[in-house]
Amino acid sequence: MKSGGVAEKPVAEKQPEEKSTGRARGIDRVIALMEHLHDRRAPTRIADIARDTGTPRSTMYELVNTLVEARWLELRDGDGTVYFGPAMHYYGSDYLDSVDLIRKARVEVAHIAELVGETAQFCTLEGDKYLVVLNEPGRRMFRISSEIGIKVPIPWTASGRLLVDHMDAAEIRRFIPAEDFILPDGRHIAEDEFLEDMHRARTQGYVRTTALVDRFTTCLAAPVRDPAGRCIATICFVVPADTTEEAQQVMIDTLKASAERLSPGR
Amino acid sequence: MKSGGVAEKPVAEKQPEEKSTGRARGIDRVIALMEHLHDRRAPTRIADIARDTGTPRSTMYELVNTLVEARWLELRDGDGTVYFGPAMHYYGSDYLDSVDLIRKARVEVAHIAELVGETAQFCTLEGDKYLVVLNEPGRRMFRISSEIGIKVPIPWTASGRLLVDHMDAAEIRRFIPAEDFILPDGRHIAEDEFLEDMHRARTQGYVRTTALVDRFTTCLAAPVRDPAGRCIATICFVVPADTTEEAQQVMIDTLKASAERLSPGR
DNA sequence: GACCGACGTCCGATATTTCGGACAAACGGT
DNA sequence: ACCGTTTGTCCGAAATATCGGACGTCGGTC
Repeated sequence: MKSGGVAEKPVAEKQPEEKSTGRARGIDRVIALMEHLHDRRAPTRIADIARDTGTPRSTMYELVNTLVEARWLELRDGDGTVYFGPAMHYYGSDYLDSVDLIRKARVEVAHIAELVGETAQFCTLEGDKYLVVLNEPGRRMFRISSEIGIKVPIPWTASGRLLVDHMDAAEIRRFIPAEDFILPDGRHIAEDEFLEDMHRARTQGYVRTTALVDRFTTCLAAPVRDPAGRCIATICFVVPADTTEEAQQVMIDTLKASAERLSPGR
Repeated sequence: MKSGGVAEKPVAEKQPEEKSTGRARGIDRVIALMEHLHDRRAPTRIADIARDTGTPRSTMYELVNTLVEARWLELRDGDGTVYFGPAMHYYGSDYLDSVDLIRKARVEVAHIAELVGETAQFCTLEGDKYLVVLNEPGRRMFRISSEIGIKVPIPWTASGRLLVDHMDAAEIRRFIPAEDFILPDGRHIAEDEFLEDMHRARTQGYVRTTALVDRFTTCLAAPVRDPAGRCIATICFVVPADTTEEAQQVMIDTLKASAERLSPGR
């Protein structure tokens, strides 16, 4: 039991004003289920999903069976865990192919990742967060964590400094939540420092950050801009911080060329 | 007793005149909706989806609104069409990352596609059909059609001849529906011809087919085998039929090397 | 300007899906 | 072998999500 009284997060809090009888539509439960799997990023036991999403056990079993049949989910390991199934891949591929910029970006990201052998990514904003849309691992075998679909505070990233560079200081203060300027290790990013990075980036045409979210990692990013000059996405490399300056310069040139090719109506 | 007790799918799921009441669960409607979009491969108007899936219009509007909010779907073009949304990509990426063989195959496919500049694919069986799991377009700009997630009769493909090469003639006759031996243009593939291809492939370690489903296309495929020697997947190139023999030999060697690397416990 | 079809919303009724709880089988620790 | 826990299935009851149909808008056509 939780007699120990440790913070055992019970369930996702609902809006207080929500008049919840506990009963919900199947589709809403399924959405919660999928979001939960995406957050956990690991095959999960059905009973755990039920508990963590606040879904009755019998309902969850029923839904999971339906979804497994549709191949939205897959039973894993022979034990009772489930995770995403192949249908999600098919639908996701359809999505990627249907968005012009992303389709082009796939080619670029794959190309430059192969070319220089380092992890390349294509990123955008979603709401007030930074988001990795495409990730190509590169030859280096460490840090395979695909962060696709995970939202990250804008100030934690190199690309973030480009993605908001059409805003002035006041707009940025309004746009980015204050707590997002605190790094995972507790350090605080000064706002004027952030703005300075941003302006330098605008003139140089790229951003470099080192040891931001990870002490030994450098990020290099170049902006994809719409005809009005607004940064709508970025393409970037994630490399070890001790990468030589010459190598980094090559990567920066590579990024700039790719970003230029991706910029619509250039 | 539980083990293996999954999806005991009754082969005939839809009684032609089932017509229970016409009422269905939201989740079943949603599954039909997504499958329909995947089949159509294009943004579709809500009313059309409703008609084509046999869903009441008001229900479809209700569900689409829910799904758009969850970013499973996206409104397109400003007109009333919807298509898959970014959430599907995130979930699909999670799936790809979670399957060891597929994760490795992504690297191989991307690598060889970049290397030789032609479209490379990674394929498996799903039920009694052939299926493209990964597709990397290559430099050639024609034929962008990603066929990811579309099922194709086994005899229509080069890879198909590898994927069933552990069966004997009788098993194959039982496994592959007779109508699948008829090509899209009406031609009929003789069964002994198919078996011959298959056996030759087993000794040669690859398959080449030309002008099967498409008059001007050649497919080259190599088998990924499990420790027992059974073909569990294939990796292949799709190239113009007039590609020189020398170039094709290079590709075959490339495929064999990749397939070997992918074969578990080799 | 009147007509027509398509689009999207709204609303009440009821067929049905969700839910709670009971149950049996498997598991695992002592 | 015993017992507590976890897993998966089943069932009846009732809360409610689905459905049909009506309604207001919008655009295009004659």
